[in-house]
Amino acid sequence: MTTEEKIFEAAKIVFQKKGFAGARMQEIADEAGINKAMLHYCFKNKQSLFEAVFMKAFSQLAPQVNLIFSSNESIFDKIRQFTHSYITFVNEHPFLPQFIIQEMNNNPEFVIQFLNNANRPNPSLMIAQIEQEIAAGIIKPMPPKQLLMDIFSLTVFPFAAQTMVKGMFHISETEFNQMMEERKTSIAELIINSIKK
Amino acid sequence: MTTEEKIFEAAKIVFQKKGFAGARMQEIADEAGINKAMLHYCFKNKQSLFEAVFMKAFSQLAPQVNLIFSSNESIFDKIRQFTHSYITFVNEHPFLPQFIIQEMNNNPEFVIQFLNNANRPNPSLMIAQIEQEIAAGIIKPMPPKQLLMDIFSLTVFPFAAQTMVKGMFHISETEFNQMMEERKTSIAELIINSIKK
DNA sequence: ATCTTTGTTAACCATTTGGTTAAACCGTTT
DNA sequence: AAACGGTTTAACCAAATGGTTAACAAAGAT
Repeated sequence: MTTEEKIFEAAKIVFQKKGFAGARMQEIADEAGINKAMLHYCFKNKQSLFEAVFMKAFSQLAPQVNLIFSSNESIFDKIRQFTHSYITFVNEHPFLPQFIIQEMNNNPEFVIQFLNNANRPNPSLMIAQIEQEIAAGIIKPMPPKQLLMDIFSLTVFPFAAQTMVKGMFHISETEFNQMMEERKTSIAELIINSIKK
Repeated sequence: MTTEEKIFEAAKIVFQKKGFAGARMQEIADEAGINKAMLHYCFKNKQSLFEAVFMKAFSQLAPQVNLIFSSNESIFDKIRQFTHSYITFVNEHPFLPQFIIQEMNNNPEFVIQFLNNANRPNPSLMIAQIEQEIAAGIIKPMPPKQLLMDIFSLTVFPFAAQTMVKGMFHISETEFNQMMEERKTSIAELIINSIKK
């Protein structure tokens, strides 16, 4: 692993745990096992190191969403695939959702940047399809954005609010993972049941 | 409004926007229109000012949850009431959920503190009731925690991920509020439909 | 009137933190 | 082996930031 990679991985860990404002360059250096000056040798400054980490994180997550939203399946299958593959992916990157949501809330200017990103999550195709299937009488009439919001909420929230959820329900890491495993299918069935005619 | 109240309100605004690490004492002082030294005169330090704000926020939100979870209604009515009153409440405090979730993720030690809080959100009664109603054949068998997770997800997520949601769907503040208005009832019906036999 | 308490401020201080510099290290080229 | 280029470090710096101090004002209390 090159030094640059070591820094990047360390930055990922620290930024995801502490957020941009809470992260310390020294801590990242320690985590990477190198001198602080190396950070500035490899990446211009804190901001650009952060942007690298954030954009990488985002561009890992966004295609996951788009791949499925843009596929040719029926709505039902899209929903099944999305919940399943999203939860599978996030299980291996458990801090991504909360990290992205947090930093977007903290500096909303970022939202503009990511909206210009080529592979941003683009719900418009999916929205069009929902409208079609409603018109075709396959699913019940409902605002497409609400349906998408439901899907995202059920899938993403448990990860975004992980710490609180675990605390409130008194569940361990393992139990949490088990619950998420169940949700891979249960969410899709919940949604599908509610929209199919 | 006393100076202490002015500081508190200012701190609420700044902490909720920037988080603990991102908030600056000077900014809070400016927002309150007083000298920075007053902050330390009225509150010991940043940490204790933050704790005051956080605990107040939390103890506003938690009873909202408990009030309904501990009432004597049927599960169906509880769900209807919860989604409705939670969204109504959060509409007037739109930053509370993301603030609480963020700070809990950033310093999980807080979770322990809030778990010892008297009026913490306590789902155990609700879980017991769900189990009863399943046994009585009123609702379909399902893990009670999953049901609660579904309710929370659908209700809280749109607020927690506000900035991203607005950006992704290209919706304005007004449109967002309108969607949340719809969700006051649509979420409950979605859930109820999926669990009633 | 004056003493005391409480509220408020400007100026100051110590530490932390992001960032820089100049020198050392080390493999490659000549 | 000497010169060179990229890599790495220890030491340093300036700005930001949380927190303190000492003086001052205002309002009661004696």
